[in-house]
Amino acid sequence: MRKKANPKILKDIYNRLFRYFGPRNWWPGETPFEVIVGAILTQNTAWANVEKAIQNLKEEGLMLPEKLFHLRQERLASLIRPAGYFNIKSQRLKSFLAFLFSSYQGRLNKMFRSETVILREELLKVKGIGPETADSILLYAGGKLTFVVDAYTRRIFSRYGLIDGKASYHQIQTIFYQNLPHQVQLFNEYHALLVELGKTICRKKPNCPACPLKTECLKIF
DNA sequence: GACCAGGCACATC
DNA sequence: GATGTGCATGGT
Repeated sequence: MRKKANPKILKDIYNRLFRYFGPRNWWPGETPFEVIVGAILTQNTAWANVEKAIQNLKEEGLMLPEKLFHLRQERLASLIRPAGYFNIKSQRLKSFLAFLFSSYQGRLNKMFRSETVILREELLKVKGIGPETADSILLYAGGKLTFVVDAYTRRIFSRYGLIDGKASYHQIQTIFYQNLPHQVQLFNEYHALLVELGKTICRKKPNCPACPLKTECLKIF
């Protein structure tokens, strides 16, 4: 059973978050490729740990598709060690690179020229890229129109009673598509703001005193 | 020392 | 389709 979301509520939440936190200027990353690497490394991992891994790659001058494509996986794994799951994530980076080089000659410009829906399907076929990572790549590295749903989004909106806690990724995404203007910049900022809110107050279990519906959040909402 | 973090694939029922 | 498990580091 899906609850009906009110378009004004979604936009209102956005406005409040924006007023409180200001523009987030997402994604943190100097190049589209760095954004993609970050999107894979941050899977179920605190960003602070990802930063160390990214720093390691940059210091070695390896933050380029061509470089990582030719780097041995064992070496890659040891460099991204601080980000956790380093064996799995080095495989995932490698599988993305294999896709990038086999389908687009290693060129992100070329990849992002693909139509969004098609490219999303292609990315989802890459082992290690699921819906959130695919959407992060599309939106933040490619500037494509797509909404990123993550653990924070689910937590925050289910506490608001706007979604069922068990709603699927696609169901949650649909609510945003149906109730917000389809603007890349809005989708970009909205997700970033939700992460900011989540980091601030949503660490705790549901129904904790810091829940957005109770005391702590009232400073924001 | 326990618990958690901006997921995903895979096994099993 | 739903649920459980492995993957691993570093901060609180």
